[in-house]
Amino acid sequence: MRSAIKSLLAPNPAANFEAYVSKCLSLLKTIPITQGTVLHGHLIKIGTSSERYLSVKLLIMYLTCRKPAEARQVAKEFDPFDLVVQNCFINASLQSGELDKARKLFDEMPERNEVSWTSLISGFMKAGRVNESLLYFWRNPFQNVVSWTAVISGFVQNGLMFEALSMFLELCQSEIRPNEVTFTSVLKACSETGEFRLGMSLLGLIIKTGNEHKLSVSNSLITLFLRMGEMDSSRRVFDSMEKRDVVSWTAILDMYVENDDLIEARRIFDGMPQRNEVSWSAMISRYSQSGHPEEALNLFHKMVRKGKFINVSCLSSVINALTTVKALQAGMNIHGHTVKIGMERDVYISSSLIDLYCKCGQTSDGRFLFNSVAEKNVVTWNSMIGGYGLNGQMEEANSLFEAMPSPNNVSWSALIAGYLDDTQFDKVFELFNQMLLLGEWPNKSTFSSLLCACATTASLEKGKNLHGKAIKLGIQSDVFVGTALTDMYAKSGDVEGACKVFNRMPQINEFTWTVMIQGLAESGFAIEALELFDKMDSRNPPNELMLSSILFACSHSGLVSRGLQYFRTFETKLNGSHYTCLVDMLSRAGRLEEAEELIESMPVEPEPYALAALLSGCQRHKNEELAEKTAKKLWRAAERDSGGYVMLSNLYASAGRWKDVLEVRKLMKEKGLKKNGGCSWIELKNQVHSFHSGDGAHSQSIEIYVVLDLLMYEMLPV
DNA sequence: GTAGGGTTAG
Repeated sequence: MRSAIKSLLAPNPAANFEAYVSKCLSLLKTIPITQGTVLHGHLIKIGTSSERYLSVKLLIMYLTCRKPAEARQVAKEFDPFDLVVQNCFINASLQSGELDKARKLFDEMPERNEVSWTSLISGFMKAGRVNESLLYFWRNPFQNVVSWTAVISGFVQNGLMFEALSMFLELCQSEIRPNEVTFTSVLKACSETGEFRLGMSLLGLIIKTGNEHKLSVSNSLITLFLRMGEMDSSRRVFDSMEKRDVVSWTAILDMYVENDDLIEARRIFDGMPQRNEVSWSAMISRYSQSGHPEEALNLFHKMVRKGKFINVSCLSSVINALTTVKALQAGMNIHGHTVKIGMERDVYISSSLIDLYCKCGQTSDGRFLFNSVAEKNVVTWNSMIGGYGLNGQMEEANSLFEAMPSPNNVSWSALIAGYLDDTQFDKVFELFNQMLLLGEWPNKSTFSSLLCACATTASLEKGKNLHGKAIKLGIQSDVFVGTALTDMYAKSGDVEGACKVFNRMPQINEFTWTVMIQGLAESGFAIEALELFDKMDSRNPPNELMLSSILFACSHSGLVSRGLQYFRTFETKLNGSHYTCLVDMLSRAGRLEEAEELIESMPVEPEPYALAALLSGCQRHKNEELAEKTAKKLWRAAERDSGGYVMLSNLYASAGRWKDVLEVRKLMKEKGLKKNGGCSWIELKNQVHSFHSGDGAHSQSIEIYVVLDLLMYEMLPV
């Protein structure tokens, strides 16, 4: 870039004046303002600046870089009513979001050409003011492909796919012929709405009008086929292209990402003949979204080292990757950088930063940034609401939600997920009902939260109801929803229902396996759980929960040798609770010495539960000597881990040693330890009423006790 | 006037 400028700053323009001017023109679009000013000075010196095209370009440059004084200086050289210049000013106002100023300029023009009209139409569309844009469109005396395309693409940009498509149909009925730009927009509308059949019939029209080999059309077709799942067709379009640009390469890169083949995607990326910042951001974001934050960060470092231009997309992906690895300090450095380059208030950047702070537990820092963002969008709000939810600050989350101008289903889901995390299940159901009443559509996330609430509260009826709703919405076969459904049925005691859902799922992941194995194991279907575990794809290495489940299954069904076999296979992966399961298994089987040995030799600190399991084994198999020894250990463990006291107290209670129970309780009270209170609940008229032991009584507890007394009275024998 | 990349909820 620098050398290009230098060559233009030679004392005399090149012999070929035309070529010199066109070089200046192409460069003026891309060079930074400082160098543009230098070039401008030089052009004045050598007397070339009054060349009309150059002046227009210089004007545009100053306008887009918000240098109004310089822009006016250049504009002076023109006739004040020059249409091109006036259009430039309108465009500049539109770009900087001053729509009303643009409209005023437009209204004051003595005459207008098609560019003036189209600028206004597309400017209002870009700003999301669709209706005003349409007003200009219908009044436009110069209706042509460009203005039609401006409206169609405007609809697409505003997510109004149906309107875009019907506008296109109307265009086809007029005598105006769509061109490649029109097709590109409509193809995008088809890809985004899943209107694949329409896309295919468009293909016929595209071929008939001879647009199939246009670069932008081919690029859109690659994406359309990709969304249709027609990878081969995507590849065929790409292979048959005469010319490919960065967009084509980046689009085909996505094909491999979609196939979950990041290795091949990376190979394409490395072999791309040309890469721009979009290709880099694409690869970085893909790594970040597919759960490979380290790779994303590596690539980012490489990009920085290469001195590539870092744009907003790239930064937001990087912040997202840093959030995944909880790298708060590095994220703060990036934050500092964005402040320096003035991008801090960009919605993408600020939303990701808010998310970063919240996910690292710094909600107040997140809130500080949130407050400083002037133009928040729905994502900014949702990040903050979700952030409060993650940190259990439900009051803040709720008040922010209430203050929100127009919550969408993500906002609702975020709030619901927060209450779920905070185990306020009645709030979860209440919000869901409110959401439905307000006509907001629940989505996959909403369903997974709701189903999780059902699973935890064992609300089978509610869960079945949700299952029906999910089928109606056509999302029952989604992995997340299916997994949540399986879990709900299993945890509500309907193992058969869980199996039915599980067997019908078109694709399953690690979590699906986990909930199904766990469901079987905890419902007493030990053999089935183990069978399923053995059947599992070896590409899914067992996670901690699965191992817990199978050890639990072995322990509760007396499958000791099988349990020990698993123990030996996965010994390196076991944690404290797995060892507790094993100790429990051996103790139940009466193999007390082995259990004790295991406690002595385990590589992790034994949980109090492990000692308690051994102790209860001793009681069952009448080994008082070992019991006494273990009880002493449990007392010592209790000093470190309050859970031990609870175990002790329960054990004494089950042995009827009430004096010892009191002793332990007293000790707990002295140390300020509190046992988690019990809780029970019932469902009435779609509302969950929960009852807690100790404090936190039900709001209608007085009435409830009155009715209870009456019932007791009725039940008294006459 | 157009195509490829970005932020939030599970």
